[in-house]
Amino acid sequence: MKHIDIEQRRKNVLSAIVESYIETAAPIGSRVISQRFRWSMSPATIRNVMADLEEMALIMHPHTSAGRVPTDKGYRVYVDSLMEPKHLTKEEESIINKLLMRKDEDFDFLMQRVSKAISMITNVAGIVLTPRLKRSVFKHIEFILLDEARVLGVLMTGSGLVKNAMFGLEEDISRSELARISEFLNQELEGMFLGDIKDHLTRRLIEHRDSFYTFLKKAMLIVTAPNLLRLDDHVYFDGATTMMLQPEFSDVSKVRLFLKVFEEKKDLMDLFNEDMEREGVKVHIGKENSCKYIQEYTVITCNYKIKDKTIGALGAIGPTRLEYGKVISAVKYLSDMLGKALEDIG
Amino acid sequence: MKHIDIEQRRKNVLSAIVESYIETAAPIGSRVISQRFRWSMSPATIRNVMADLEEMALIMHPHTSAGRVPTDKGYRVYVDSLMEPKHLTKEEESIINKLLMRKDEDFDFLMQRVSKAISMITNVAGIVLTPRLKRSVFKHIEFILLDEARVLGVLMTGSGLVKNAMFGLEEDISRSELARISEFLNQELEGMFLGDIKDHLTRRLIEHRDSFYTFLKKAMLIVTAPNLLRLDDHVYFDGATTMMLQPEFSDVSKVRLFLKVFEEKKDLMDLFNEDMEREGVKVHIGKENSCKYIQEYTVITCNYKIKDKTIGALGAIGPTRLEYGKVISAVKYLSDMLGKALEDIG
DNA sequence: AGGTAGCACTCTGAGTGTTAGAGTGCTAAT
DNA sequence: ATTAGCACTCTAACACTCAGAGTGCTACCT
Repeated sequence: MKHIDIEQRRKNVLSAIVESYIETAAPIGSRVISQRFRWSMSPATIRNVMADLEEMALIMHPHTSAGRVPTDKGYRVYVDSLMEPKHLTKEEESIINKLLMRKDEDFDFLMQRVSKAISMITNVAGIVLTPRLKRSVFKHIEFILLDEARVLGVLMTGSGLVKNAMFGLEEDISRSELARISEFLNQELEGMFLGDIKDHLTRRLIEHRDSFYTFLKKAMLIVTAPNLLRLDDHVYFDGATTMMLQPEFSDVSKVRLFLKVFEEKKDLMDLFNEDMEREGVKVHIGKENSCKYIQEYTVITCNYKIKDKTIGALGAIGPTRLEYGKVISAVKYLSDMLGKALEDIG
Repeated sequence: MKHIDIEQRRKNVLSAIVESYIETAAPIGSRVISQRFRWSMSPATIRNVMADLEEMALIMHPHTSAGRVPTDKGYRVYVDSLMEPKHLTKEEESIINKLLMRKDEDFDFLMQRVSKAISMITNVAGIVLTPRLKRSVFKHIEFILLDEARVLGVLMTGSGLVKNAMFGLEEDISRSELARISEFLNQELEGMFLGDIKDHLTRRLIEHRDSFYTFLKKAMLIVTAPNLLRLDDHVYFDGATTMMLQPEFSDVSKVRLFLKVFEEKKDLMDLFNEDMEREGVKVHIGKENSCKYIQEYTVITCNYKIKDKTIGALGAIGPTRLEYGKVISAVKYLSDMLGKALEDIG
């Protein structure tokens, strides 16, 4: 005792409160914390420290005679400067590896398995956004003439995503002309970002005022008319049931509200898309979220990359009372692995 | 009064009980029913009839002083012989038509919109199974050579479903050979059920022992190796949130149990697949379901067809206390419309 | 002066008792 | 055959009590 750094003690106590609360989901009293420190500080001392922490708005009282609960701000401090990352166990890593390393299946399945992996490891809901089309690299395009005026377009990106769209044409077109167009596009657009294609072709169109113009025009019409280039991000999602076992969902209205988040995926997608701009793991705790449906939850996101280029994001969502160390590690590891898996496909 | 057919009266009372209960979700007392019949029978009379119905296990008592609630058997009698179908309103039909008649979008979206339509009209969860691949008709196949040994296969069915799969090849293959193979397959398999393709090719293989054999063998290898022909039915699902507003979900454990049904989609898919064999709308009430998770719910399914051939199924699931007339009409109407929409695509 | 024991105080949640009301089943009267 | 009347049962809501958990404060200790 005597003259222990008071700042340090506050940190220790806050950590203890956060961790206990994450574990037990019940308000923490001074006795419990004192015991946690093997009675090196008496409950009364702890109470003094707690009063300070409450002053600082890091913890709060549900009511007079209850223990303390971390506030969002308390979690924030914990995450930013107190917590130490909790590495995944060998078994957990091998579960993930096993799930991701089956190359024979298609893209859709891969995404599903990743979201399942997140929820299995963390016990909260896992979320994976498909790679954003805009940021995907053009790999191959092909047009298949079904009958006189119906064409099936197939577009493949560098990340292995295959997108197809059917569309009708104003005027008939011959099989050979279609073939010439796709051959041209495949050469012309090689390695380009999908988001840049339209502009690129427009520019080319201006350059050429000769006989090539008609051909180019037709090619452009075909590649832009169908919604091949439309970005329709898809959200993969798993683990709602497991998460519902958490005590925070003992109230039905909470459950309903939470389900709404997933029915209206937009807010969540916006959040993920914003986060994609920044590197690494991002943590949004409770009220820090702008979308009010999510303000009782924490969202953890991470971008994933192919060849150092961010193309998508994945993450987890759960009650603010979640195992930050573990979820952060899991999300980080899985975004690395997903990137690698997609590189292999491409 | 005097000498009204007692059978008929029982039916009337049962109908009234079922309909009242569906409306209010609360046990129905004799007063309420008496009132419903404009006091043409006194509560006491109703009580006698009720006692009979209870004897027959068509209704039950939660406890001595509560009103009556229909049993599964009661619902069954109601659905089979008492209920009159409730037609969709013009507005409802036009909502559906609007949702389905946008041809420009892809298959995936169509399925999503149908499941959304079901849940919107009925207020219970809507479910749509993709057309079963086995029963789909071969329309077109195309192989795209990505690099030395990687090929992207694209298969299109008569119902507009496009399936793609990437796969590697043992030995290198030239672009022209690949083209010859797809050309051959497109001629050979035109209009055939996907489920029959493998057998058909095997039979052909036996016929030809000449130079054609090697080519055929290669074609077969290519078309069967990737999982283009693998049937992986997908379930589209919508409306969980809306349904959770029903009072039967005021208990959290009910919610959790129900969510489990959708996480483990298999049981539900089995049910739908079985039902697909039979024509028209099928109703499974409560304990009639073999899967115990569903035994507090009613599942209503209907097959949908292209050119008189059943290719898939859709339906709804909700508490046994659901608006049978309306849901049955909606499911029927939507299966007709989905069939038509798919025909248009094909 | 920081740490701690002691104590009065507060608030919750579980348990109990009471009561109004809804609904039944039976019986006797019509 | 129907129904009015009545005794009976069960629930859901409310009030009340009380033990226990936890606090904040103060006085005492080192």
